[in-house]
This record gives sequence, structure tokens and C-alpha cells, in this order.
Amino acid sequence: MTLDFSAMEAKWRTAWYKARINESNPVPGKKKFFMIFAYPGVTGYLHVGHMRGYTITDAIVRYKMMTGHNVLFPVGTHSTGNGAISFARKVERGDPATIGILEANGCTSETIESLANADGVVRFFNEVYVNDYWKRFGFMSDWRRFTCTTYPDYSRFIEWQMRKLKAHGLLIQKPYFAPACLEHGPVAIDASETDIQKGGTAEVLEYTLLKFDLDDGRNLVAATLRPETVFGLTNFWVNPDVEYVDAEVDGETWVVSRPAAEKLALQMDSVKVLGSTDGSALMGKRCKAPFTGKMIPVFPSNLCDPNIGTGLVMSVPSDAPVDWIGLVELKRNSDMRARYNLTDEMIEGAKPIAIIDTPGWGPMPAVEICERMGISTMADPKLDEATKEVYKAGFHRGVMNSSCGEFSGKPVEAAKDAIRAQMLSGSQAAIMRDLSEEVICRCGEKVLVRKIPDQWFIDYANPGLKERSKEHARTMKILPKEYFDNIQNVIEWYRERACVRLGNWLGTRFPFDQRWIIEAIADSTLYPVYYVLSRYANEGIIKPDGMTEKFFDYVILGEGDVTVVEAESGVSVETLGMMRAEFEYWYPLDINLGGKEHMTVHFPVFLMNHVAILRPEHRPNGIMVNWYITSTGSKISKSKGGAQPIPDAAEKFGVDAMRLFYAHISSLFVDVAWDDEKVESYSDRLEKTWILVDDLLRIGTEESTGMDAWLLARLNMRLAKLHEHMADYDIRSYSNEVYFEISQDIKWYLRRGGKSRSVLMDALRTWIPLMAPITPHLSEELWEHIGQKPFVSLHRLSDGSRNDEVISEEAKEKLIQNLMQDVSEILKVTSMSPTKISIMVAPSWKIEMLSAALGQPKGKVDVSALIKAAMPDAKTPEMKKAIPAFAKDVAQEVSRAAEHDRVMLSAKFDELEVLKAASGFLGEQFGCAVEVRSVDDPELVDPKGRSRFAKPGRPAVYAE
RNA sequence: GCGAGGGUAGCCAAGCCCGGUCAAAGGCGACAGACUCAAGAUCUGUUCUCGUAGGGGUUCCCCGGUUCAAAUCCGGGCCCUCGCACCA
Repeated sequence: MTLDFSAMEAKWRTAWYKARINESNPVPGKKKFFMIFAYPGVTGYLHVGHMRGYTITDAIVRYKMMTGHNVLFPVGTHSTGNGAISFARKVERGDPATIGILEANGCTSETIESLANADGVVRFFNEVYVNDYWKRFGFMSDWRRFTCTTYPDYSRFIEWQMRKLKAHGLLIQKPYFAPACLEHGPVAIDASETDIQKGGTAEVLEYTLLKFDLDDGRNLVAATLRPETVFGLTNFWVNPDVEYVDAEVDGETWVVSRPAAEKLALQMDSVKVLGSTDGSALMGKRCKAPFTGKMIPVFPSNLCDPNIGTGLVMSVPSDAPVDWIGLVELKRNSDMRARYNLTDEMIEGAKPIAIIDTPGWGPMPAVEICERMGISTMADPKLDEATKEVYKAGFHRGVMNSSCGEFSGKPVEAAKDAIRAQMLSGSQAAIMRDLSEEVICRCGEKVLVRKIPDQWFIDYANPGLKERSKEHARTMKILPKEYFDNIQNVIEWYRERACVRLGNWLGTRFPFDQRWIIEAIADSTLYPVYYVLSRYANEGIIKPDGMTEKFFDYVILGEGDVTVVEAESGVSVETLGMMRAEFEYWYPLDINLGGKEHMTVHFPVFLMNHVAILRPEHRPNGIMVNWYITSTGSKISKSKGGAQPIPDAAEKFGVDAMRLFYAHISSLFVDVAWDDEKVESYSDRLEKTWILVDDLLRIGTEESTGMDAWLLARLNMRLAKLHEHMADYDIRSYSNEVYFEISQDIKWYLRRGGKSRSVLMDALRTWIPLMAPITPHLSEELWEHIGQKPFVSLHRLSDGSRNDEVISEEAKEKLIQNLMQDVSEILKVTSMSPTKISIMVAPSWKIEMLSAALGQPKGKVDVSALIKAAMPDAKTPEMKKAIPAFAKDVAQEVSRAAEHDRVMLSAKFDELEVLKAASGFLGEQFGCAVEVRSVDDPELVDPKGRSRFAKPGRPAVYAE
């Protein structure tokens, strides 16, 4: 039989939403549970990997719903930034990859046309996410509350948030250096290259500019990342073929390349180009080094790139392979020397000077590595590698040597900062920021680092805010626990964060300066609050215009005069009171679940914004992080459009199979590869489950057996365990019990001869609802199939227990299972086909001794007391010998036993009776006669003396 | 570089926080058997290694340490992921 999962899913999701069991309204006095997943950015189709976190959220929410909670699980999307804009642009210019993805997802040409503008993209994908993904997966989400960060009402909320941050003194302004396109303002540089055409791996480097005095009053300005090597200077490099400019900077005249002057103009207040200087005209001149005052000559080098740094370079041949080889080449090149009147003496004077002691290296690492790698020309491609190696070793492990004055003996890393600071304060140096590689904006213009003098920041460096946030984090349920620990550090390291930007972005205008748009993190961290209110805006009960500062103050903070708010907002006092009560009812948020990429940005800011703005009792209760579903090692990339469209996967595998895959494939806290076969096997598992349930409906009779109590006890135990797992939101262990362990229990029950219809029905009524959090559609279908009324989703799960009776029932079957294992082992090893198996239950004195040992204090078993107690009953010399040996044995076993073992060992039941009752079953299993007797039984036949092995819980066996 | 996480049997993956229930859950795969005309599905068993009696040996990346006892704790090493802030 093949189940039509697709039809089953459609049937139930339609029924749920029609009955509106997904909608959440406050029920005063009823426990609430409020959970969200971090909403996705609207940047295109999502892929099957994204559904992992969403599904886990739904499973937890459904579980909570079935354990007596009123749940709130709202969803939304994040459209701020330029994801939608760049998507629209790609559509507009007919980018084949983008169009291909859209077509593969079944878009018509009209639809594609509508995606050529950002609003269309947002509208379209909002529909896709809600309908094709979340509803398709049967989420118990209250769709009335859907919101999107570019909705006008949402914007009002964000404006309010910024006002509150300002009121708390957490908005500050200071200069900022951002990569920017001259045309489009600041751009994001990241590997996915959403803002840019080229250069996604570029970094902003901070060069130190060192000023070298020429005798005519001008400064040659070299850019370096290693200012501490100033002690090893031997000469200066200038490209003789480049035209440099004289630029006026703060009353000084700097010689730099033309591109450098342009860059500086973006970063410093007054940079004016006065004239130009030919590189060749500088050859052979001498200049005075900063800090050391040493006079050094200018030599020619074609390696000075006018586009890197200032286009001028200081030469430290001891530690820079390029500088060393430059000198070597210059020495060889007599033409060049003649052209610029450079004497041999001058070149000789530029001998490398040792300045850094690096373990494992000689005094001149640059010279050393060039020899070792056989580098002798500038054209050698190995030069790059040599530079990296020397720099890495010198910078991280080196120590400034005795020729470095007051810095002698300092580690290079520390010396660098100290020297730089001194030179900056003595205005012998300046700072210039530049990108490590060329970055080109989407528009084709070059991206440069630009000073923004009045950038707004949220002051996450604020010590009080940090302290309160860290303190609160310690009280939260944060999973995995590694992150619970680490979030402390993340908050500690947090600096101020730029919160608005200029340029063409989607987002909310900054209320204090309309030129700015609030950036994408700042508007997506306090938003769980807004889900409480979004419904009122969506239903038109309040208009965006009515959502004033006072409105939010009243509803969220409980501040202000409600009649004033009524007048401002156009909402009646009564409705305002409802909103306020609703906020108080749902808040705080119980769990925010998001992918691991949020650990260093979203979650800490989410927490800090709550702490900064809301009252202490409304701070969030929990954070959960999920790792990724990957595709054969690499992330299933969103930008590649997803390996397979989610609706296609849902059709192919079934939603429930996918849900079970996400839940069971591994811990939430590791990456897992998407694997079609695995998903299919979960689909098989669901079919098997269906078949088993269906069979159970047929096979029951009125007859009850000794197994009935066992199955019910077992289920009770499982229930108790399941709830324990869910206390830690351990969905994986939960699904393992439900889909694998419980079905094993039921099969064992049947195998052992259990057949009671009423017990089986009881079992099904317990089991099927347990599936509802993970595979809700199948669960509903089965529930209906066994004749129950919908919805199982609203059924209350029972609690389960592990009382003595449960334990003793479990122990009885464990005895039989262990015995079967022993017998199998014996038969396997001896490869015999027995005609009869004798089971010999431990003699009563052993049983008494065990219970005496268990009665003694834990970890302190008194062996001699055990022996003394047993000796009076010893009738034979064999027994006299056996008593001390067994006593030692028991003492050891009992004192080593973990809690679980002790409980099982202590279980009270009559082994002989249990085994006698099972002898028929055992005989069937092994295909021979099975005789069960106590060792105490005078009629016991024991030709090989096996009975001495009998222990409580482990009878002796003799096969013949 | 800074920070975080990880390396477990053929594969995936639990266990590690809180040492003894661990030759190590569960799944997948493989093998054998049952059912069946047969295949598939299903069920049962086996799946480090040796063993004609329920036992022994060697394992949880490597080296060392703590302990009566280590996959689990501590130190060192090798290798792999991931995050690093205006992409959310």
C-alpha cells in the first residue's frame, strides 16, 4: 500500500486553518508559550535546509500546545537592506541565472516581469514563504500576525525603538570609515556580493602613513602595515615612472600618488592637490625618517603601485623580501644606477639592519628566506609566499632587538601599537584606510573607504547595558549550552554598532534625520514585541499614522495617559487596554530560534535591545541555535536558488518525512548533509508506522495476557522520558522514542503473545498523539483512522510516570530479553541445535543476599556481614565455598551500580514465576523444550554443574 | 589573527557536561533466516575480533597524565568546520 502523503497533508492543513486552531488569542489564567524563529531575509527562494529551524520551532510549539499551553508562533519576513533591490535589478537586466531559477520554480513571464522592482520582489516572496513553505509544512502559526519589515506599521514600531534608544542615551554619533561607492553610498562587502560586482573578500586595512622629510619641506608619505620596522629602514622606494602629486594636508605638503590623494580626500578634512612631481625627479634625494631621524636615500622601484597605499614605500630589507630583492636587483642593474646617478656607495649604504629576533630565524629573515627559496628577481612568484611567511613569523613570534631603543625586548605585536601611537601623537604619522583589493559597486564604480563624520551608532559598548545583558543571559535557557557560556564573551566584545546608513536601501527612515535609513540589524531585534500588535494593524484596527510614540509607550511600557493615546491613535481606550493586556499576556518571548550565523550578531543585539528598552520582566527567556543542513559538504546556497524548490521536495518526499528528517537526523547543534535517500527512508518509516497501526486495529481480541501490564507500564515510562527530553527541547531524542522505540515495544508485546484489543487501543491513543508535534498530518490521519475525533493536535498528552510498578514490569521483560541473549550466545558459540534447554533460577540465599546488599548504604557494602548472614543456612561444603565468593561479587556489583541499575536490581518480582510463564514463548523461539526450575528445586537435574552460575537476574542455562 | 565547535565501529549519528548501566543507543547499508510461486514490502537475527557455554582480546584521532576504573576528566599534538559585526 502506498500512502498519498500529499493528499493527506492538504486535507489536514486545510482543516486546521479552517477551524482556526492556529490562531492565538490571550486566555487569561492559561499558561502561555511564545516562540519565534528568526525571520528570513527576502532575498529569493529558500532551500530545504532553511526548513530545519522552522520545523523545529513548529514541533516545539505543537508540543507545548499539547501540554496545556496557549501558544503564540508568529512569522514574518525581513525585507530591509538591498536583497530585494539587487534581486529586482537582476531580473530587470535579465540575468540568466536568476531568470532560470524563477522559471525552474514555475514562474510565468508575467510574474517575472513583476519582479523587476523591489516592492514586487518583497510582495512575491512574502507570498512564497507563507504559502509555499510555512503553510505547506502545516505550521501552527497565527497567519493574521504576519509582518514584514518594510510595512508602514512596522516602520512606526522601529521609529519608536530608535526614539527609546536615544532616550536611554544609547544613540551616539561619531566618525566612521565605511566602504562606499561615490554614487550609491555605503556598500556591504561580503562574500555573497549582494552590493557589489567584484571584491567580496576585500578587507579594510588600516595603513600607517609615515612622513619622511625632504630638504625642501615636503614630506614623502609611505604607507605601511608594519610601522615598527621603522628601525630597520635603509632607503625609500619611489616609482620613477609614476607622476606623483604634491598635496596640501593640514598645512603640510605630502608627496603621494594621485589615487592616494583622492582616497585621502575622502578620509581627511582638507586635502588639496597643489602640483605634481615626477617620480624620477626624486631619485637619489635623501629624506629624514620619522621617529629615528635617520637620513635615507630614495631609490627607484617599479613595484610601487600608485593604487596601493600612497604609492610610496619605505624599505626594510632585513624583514621584507621584496625590499631585499629590490636592492639586489638595483645592484645588478648598472644602467638604472647610471640613469639616476646612484653611486655604488649609496647602494652599499643600504645594508639590511637586523631589528627583530624571531625564534627559528636568523637576524635577517628576508635575506634568509630568499636564499632558501632561491628567489633572486622581483618577477619570482614565490616572493609573495616568502613575504607572508616572514611577516607571519616576525609579527606573531618576534621580539624587537637591542637596536630598537626603548622598544628593545618588546614583542613585535605590542611594539607595533606603541610605536604607532607615539608617532601619531608626534604627528610623524597619520592613518589611511584602504581596501585590500579592488572592489567594484553594482553600478560599476569603484568602492573606496570614505569617512562619514556624523555616523549614528547604537552604543552596545555601554558598560551598564553590557552588564545587565550578561546578567540576564545567565538566567536564560540558551541552547546549546556552549553558546550559553559563549554569549557572555560575545556581549563583552561588542562595540558600538552603526545603525543607519545612507544610500538606496529598503528600510525605515531614521526619525532624527530623514537622510538616513535604519540598517538591517537595528530593525530586526526587538521585533518579537511587534508580533503582539501586528494583528491589530493587519486588521485595520489601528492605522500606521496612529502608531505614535505615546501609543507604543502605553501599550508596551505601560506609560502615559491612555486618553491622550486614544486621541492620538484613534483607537478606543478599551481596545488600547486590550492591546496592552495582550502584550502583558504574551511577553516575554520564550524562545527565539535562529541559525548559527546569528550567534555573533543577531542574538546578542536582540538581547541587548530588549534589556535596554523593555521592563526587566519582559526580557526574553530563551535562545536556541540551529546548525545547517548542508549539501554534500557545501552550504545549500540561497544565491544558487536552492538545490531543489521546497514545494518540489515536499511533493516528492512528503512534508512529514521531511519534518521527521529534520527532527531525527541528528542533534540540532551539528551541520548535517541533505540526503535524498535518508529522507526517503524516513518516508518509509512513516509508511511502516501506518501499516503497524493498521494491523493493530485488526489483530486485537478480548483476551488479556500478562503482557498487558507490561506494555502499559512501558508506555508510561516512555511518556515520562519524552517529557524529560522536551524539557531540553531535545527533539531528536523525542522522535527517536516515538518513531523507533515505541514501535519496538509494541512489536515485542505482540511477539510475546499480547493481543488485548483494549490495551492496543490504549497504546494507540497514547502513541499517535505523540507523533503530532513532528509529523502532524500523519498523526491526524491515524487518529481519525482509529476512530477518534479531530484534532489530535488539540489533544492533551498524558504525563507518564516511572513508579515501582512500571519499573518492576520493565525488569521482568528485561530478564527475559537478557536470558534470550545469553542462550543465543551459547547456541551460536557451540553451534548446537538443542533438544532441551534448562533454565535454573538462582537459589533463594543468593536472592536474599542481593537484597541485603541493596539494603545497605550506597557505596558501603559490608561483605563480611553478608557472609555471616548466609552461613547458618549453608548445608553443603559447596555452598560454604560459594557464599564468600558470591558475597564479594554482589558487593562489587551493587557498589558499582549506577542509579538506574540499582533500581532495576531492586525490582521486586518472582523470577521463577516469570520465567515459568515465559517458558512456552522461549521454547517457540529456540525450537525446543524449555524447562524452568529453581536451583533450590530438589528435582533439578544439572549434569554439568551449571547451576552454580545462577545469579539473581541472570539464571544459569544448560542446553543439551 | 581573534573567537567558537568538532574528530566515535562500513556510512550517518547518540554518548562526553555529571568517569563505572559502554564493545558503545538509534538509523542506513550489508549478510542470514522467516513469510511468499517469486520479487518487493514486512518480521527476526547477525554485523571489531577470537571462542564448541553465556567468556576473552583489542577499540571511541595521536601521545602523555589523574583514577581502583577514562570514549567521558587534565596537559600536549595533528587534522577538520564555522563566525568575526552595517549580508541577515
